[in-house]
Amino acid sequence: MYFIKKQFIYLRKNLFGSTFTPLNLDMKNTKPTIHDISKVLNIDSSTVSRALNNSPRVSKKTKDLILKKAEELGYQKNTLASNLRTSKTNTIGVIVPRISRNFFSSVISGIEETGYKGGYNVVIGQTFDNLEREQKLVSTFLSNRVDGLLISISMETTDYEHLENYKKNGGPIVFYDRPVSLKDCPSITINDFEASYKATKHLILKGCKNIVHFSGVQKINLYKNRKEGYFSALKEYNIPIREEYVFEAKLSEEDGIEFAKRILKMKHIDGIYSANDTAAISAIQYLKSNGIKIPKDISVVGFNNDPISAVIEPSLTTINQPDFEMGTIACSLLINLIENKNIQVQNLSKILTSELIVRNS
Amino acid sequence: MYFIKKQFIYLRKNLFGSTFTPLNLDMKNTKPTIHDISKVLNIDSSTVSRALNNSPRVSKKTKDLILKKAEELGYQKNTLASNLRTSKTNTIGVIVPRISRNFFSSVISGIEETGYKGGYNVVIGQTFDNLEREQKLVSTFLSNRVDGLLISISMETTDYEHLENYKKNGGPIVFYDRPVSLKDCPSITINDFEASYKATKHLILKGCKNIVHFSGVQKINLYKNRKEGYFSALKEYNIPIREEYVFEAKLSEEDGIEFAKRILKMKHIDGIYSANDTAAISAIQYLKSNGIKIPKDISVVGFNNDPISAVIEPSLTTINQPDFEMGTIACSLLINLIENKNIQVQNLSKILTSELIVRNS
DNA sequence: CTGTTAGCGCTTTCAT
DNA sequence: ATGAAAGCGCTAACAG
Repeated sequence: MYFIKKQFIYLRKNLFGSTFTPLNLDMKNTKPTIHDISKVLNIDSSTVSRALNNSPRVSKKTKDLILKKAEELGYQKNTLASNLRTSKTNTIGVIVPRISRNFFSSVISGIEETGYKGGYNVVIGQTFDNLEREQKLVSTFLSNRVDGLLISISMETTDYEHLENYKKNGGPIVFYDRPVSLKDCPSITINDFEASYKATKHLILKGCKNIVHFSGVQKINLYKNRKEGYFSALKEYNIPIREEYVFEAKLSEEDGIEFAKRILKMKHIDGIYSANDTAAISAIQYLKSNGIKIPKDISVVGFNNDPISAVIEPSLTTINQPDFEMGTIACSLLINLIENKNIQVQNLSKILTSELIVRNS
Repeated sequence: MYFIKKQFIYLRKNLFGSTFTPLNLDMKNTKPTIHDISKVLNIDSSTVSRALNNSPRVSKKTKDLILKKAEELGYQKNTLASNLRTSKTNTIGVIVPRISRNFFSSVISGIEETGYKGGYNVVIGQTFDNLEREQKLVSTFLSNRVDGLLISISMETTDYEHLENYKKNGGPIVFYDRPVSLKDCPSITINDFEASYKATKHLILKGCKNIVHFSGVQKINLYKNRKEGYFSALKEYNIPIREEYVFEAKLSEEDGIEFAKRILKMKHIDGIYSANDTAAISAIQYLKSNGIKIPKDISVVGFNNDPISAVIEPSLTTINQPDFEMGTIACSLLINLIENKNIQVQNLSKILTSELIVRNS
């Protein structure tokens, strides 16, 4: 019988002394373990483990004793071992095209904030919009057993096999900014209409009546939706829509200077809502170069909280932070999936700001 | 005798059937392990392990067999278990004030490139220049057993206990950009003098003879050193130093516009070397707003490869990338320390560009 | 409330 | 070239 044989051999080995040598002979690298604490205090290691995890099932007295000794020995939990045992890493993997783009670093900040609150570590990988790097990252995250994945896919990605594989063997996935229809994986994107509506409304409530809108090429949905949000707010407050107030930039930078000149001619303008950062920056820069202080004359609201705007013109305020919030929401969504709370997308409205859209497929 | 007793209990338990229930009862989450491969092929798991690690001590035939089966079962190594066993994670921890600052994201790219080449994963943590977050991160990295640390300390950090603790129980540390004198921990910083010298020389070799230098407050060493690098290049090429060519900005942005106006008056200027990005940006913006095309008249060289510069004025070129390179060098330094190759700082010149300085303390 | 035992999945001796 | 066994450090089920 297999077990008997095995055990007898085991027994003999131990009786006559093992001939095996331990893996780590060098003593220098020896970090204290729960067993060291256990030995010193003559308390079983399982109790030590419980104490260190603040289990209610160990007396206050021994808990204090153990904690004190742990501190004294400079004990630091070996997360690796713990993770292996529980098959949970409390880590979220984030895949991002590039961290240097402000939009993404804001999303990451949002993710980190929510992640840490929920007891998760956040690890980040950049794809530089390269499919191969993305596949490599997903594979690394899988074999490192991150509990879930937040991903904005690379521009090269058209095939989702690596993600389906992660979904099957790894854990839940939430897409952000660049939506993908993968079974049971929510996608979260910016609601351009709503965010625009809010920004415009903000200016209206500040008392602006003649609001110019910096837009872009209308073939791009993003600009179209933002324009409609702007219109919608105007309508709500019975402010007449004037098409000549919508400035459509093609070459954002050069057109920005043109925008500035136009504004200077339109004496009655009292507000700008920009949905085109590049154009806005060069317009404002032009105005400043010509000694025109914007805050005095015009209220400016931008779409993103891009620091370039802040560097160039502090008066350019942003009333919403859909990027940061996208991070927090994507992350809490993922945590819910990881912890099997099984939130239905319909029920998400509680944690959702209207500037964002969540879709499940 | 302890062992005997222990073993007999073990034996009995197994003879009469264990009453223990396995940890993971749910079958859904069952990823294939080496034991699964082992069982299917009737080859011992140790051999499977060897094969998967491409050990020379297993025959080509069985290796192929095992690799094929692994592929077939969709086997993915459990890095956690492997790391626990070998007590090596092949991971480098990077601590950075904030990833959104272009300088740091460039450094990170450099680190990642070198890290991946050397077989290391790179995990990043942001401190937002907050000491508490830094301590938390170091502690997380320690308990996650990253093999080494690359860190640009937070502005609040004056006490290094957490780092000394990591050094003692974790692994080597390399500081970048913000140097710290910690025993055996190299610091790598930009050599402002050399980088400036090179930038200026670049303009001289392009044929410029009247080069203006955008600088900042001379009390700050960074600007002083950069100015001296500029002087040094001029001297080498016997170009007279003219103090009136050094523009010192206090309020970088406003002074930038002033700079632009000064340049317009100095008709003979044919080059600008800027060591002050903010001033340069607003100067160039002013010139552009007034319809002056810079490339035609003046060669411009900047210190950093900041994308803001690129957005605003493509003709503003950067001849060196000390930031990216700082990442690659810091990382290769760290890997050498991790792998105990024990490089002496003196020998580093081979991998060092002159724009960087490595110090050991 | 505490101790005993097993085992997470892998690597690495040692023995054959 | 392969197999047997041990063990990395932790947690958890079970028994008292």
